[in-house]
Amino acid sequence: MENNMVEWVEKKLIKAIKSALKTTMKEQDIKIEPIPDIKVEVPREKEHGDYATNIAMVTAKHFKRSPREIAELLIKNIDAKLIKSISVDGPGFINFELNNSWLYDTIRLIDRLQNKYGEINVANNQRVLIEFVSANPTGPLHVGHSRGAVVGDMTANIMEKAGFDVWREYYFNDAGNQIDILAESTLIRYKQLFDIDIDLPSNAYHGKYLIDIAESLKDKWGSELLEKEIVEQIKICKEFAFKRLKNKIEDDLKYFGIRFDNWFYESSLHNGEIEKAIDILKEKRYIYKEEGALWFKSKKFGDDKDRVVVKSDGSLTYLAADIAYHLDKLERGFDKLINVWGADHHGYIDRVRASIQALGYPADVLEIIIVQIVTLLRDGEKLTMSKRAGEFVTMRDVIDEVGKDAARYFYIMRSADSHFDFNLELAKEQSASNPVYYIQYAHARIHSILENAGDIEVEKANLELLKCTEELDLIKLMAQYPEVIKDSALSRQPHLLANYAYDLANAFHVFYNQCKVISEDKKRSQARLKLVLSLQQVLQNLFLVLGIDAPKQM
RNA sequence: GCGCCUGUAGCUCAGUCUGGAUAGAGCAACGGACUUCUAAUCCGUAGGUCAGAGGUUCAAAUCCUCUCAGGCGUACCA
Repeated sequence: MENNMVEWVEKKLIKAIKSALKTTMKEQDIKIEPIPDIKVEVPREKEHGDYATNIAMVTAKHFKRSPREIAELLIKNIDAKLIKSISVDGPGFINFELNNSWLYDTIRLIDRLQNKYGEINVANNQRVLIEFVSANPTGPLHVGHSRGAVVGDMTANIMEKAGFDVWREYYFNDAGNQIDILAESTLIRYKQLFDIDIDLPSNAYHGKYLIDIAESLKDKWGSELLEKEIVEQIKICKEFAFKRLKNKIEDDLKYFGIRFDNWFYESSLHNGEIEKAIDILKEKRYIYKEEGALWFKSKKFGDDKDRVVVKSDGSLTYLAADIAYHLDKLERGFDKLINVWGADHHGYIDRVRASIQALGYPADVLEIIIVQIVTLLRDGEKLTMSKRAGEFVTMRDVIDEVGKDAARYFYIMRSADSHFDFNLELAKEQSASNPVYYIQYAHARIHSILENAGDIEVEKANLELLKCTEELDLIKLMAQYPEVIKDSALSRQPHLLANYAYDLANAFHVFYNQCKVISEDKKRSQARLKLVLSLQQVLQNLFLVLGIDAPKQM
């Protein structure tokens, strides 16, 4: 069953071109081996038709003739029902103009698939684990985590639509040194509430949120905690603070429209899993001892240098746990592991990939999406985002300030590769002209049209009446939706979908200004209403993937 | 030093993976369009050495090499 009209059309075109090429080769008594890949593309300029191919230019050398001559020979042999006209232009492009029937079929397709329109299968249900955010539970999520959160969430959404079997996971580092510092910091804050004179050490967490947590601790325990053994104090503080922060992180993500299938705890690896992973590496002779520490031979797999997994004092490095974690992921049977990391972790890629190879898996099962640093600007000044310094803007603050939809769109509209200045004033001031409102406004306008439509019978619509440029351009874009899902999913670039959403809304606004939907002309009203209904469906499908609301009025 | 990311209009960025025809949006500027299904919209004008230099190609913002500039990273930290 067809679910992607653009793909269908392109296949037909390519087939027609290929057969023309073969015929022409026979006529000219020339053999080209292998037959070059035939590509068709939508030309930038409208005058160049709906599609163009460069095949004449690519094969000119073999034919020993000018591209334009080849093109003229080829078009005599091209034949397909969907082609309305063919012409040769420029240095040797063959341009095609298509009949509109495939566009009307697109509307019928959307009508048939409804909320399934845009669901394709380019992945054969490959199982993918996407790990993202994974911030340390030592403080609330700050603005720097937001981008990775949205990128991860959107990538997961898009890959699901493209036919991947996606599993979303958050990894909590609840076993390392930082958690101990968190416990100590909490205890000091707690003691300070009893006027005990201690200062936070410089490496402690200085954020205000720990005072709040200490207050809660006091509400629960009173001064009782002070009576206990120090080991016990630390343990209680650790559990209490961790639980509070973990819940806070989960709440904030939920508030941002981001869900996870699993919250994975590093501590669960400390029951022998890490030793198991290291043992496997030992057996394969990728571990050696030097200066009292155990080293992993990551250099053998392309890393800059070997890495310590067990320190000379016997404690484990972060990498040791991470190796075990990735082994655990692989043993759960995923075909692909995708990690979304901040740019400050990119130096870590080689060693983790090395460990995956050392464990016997191909290097490319692991894919890392690096999101570049976000700089937060307030009053034109950069805000530092160190948790320990305690001065940072939380993710929650930003969402409350600019709104969930705007924040999500803002973080996704640019490629993850590009550096990103988040100017709070700008985001607030321009909220009315923020692209997300532009897109949502399209949906609200459609709703308004439908309210005014009364009892117009859409089912009798004659789609052939849709033939002005604005209508056809809009449908062409609607037809692109499954294709955009495909490109976006396969290239792991969610921002493509955000750009598409903008283009689609733009095409609608142009149409809206040019074409009155409900008019005296009853037949035309039916057809346009049908078009608008289809667009509403596409927008709703799209908004669901973007994670933004589809407002009925604004 | 080495590695990764970036450099495109006054500003913020698409386009680079997969090379195509006259390099596009938004914001800012200027000029138009509401007796109309929402003007949170639309139309027009102006704005460019695609950081620079070589190379590959019929064709380069896009691929290769070098240079310059900014960011990030280069732990027995997490």
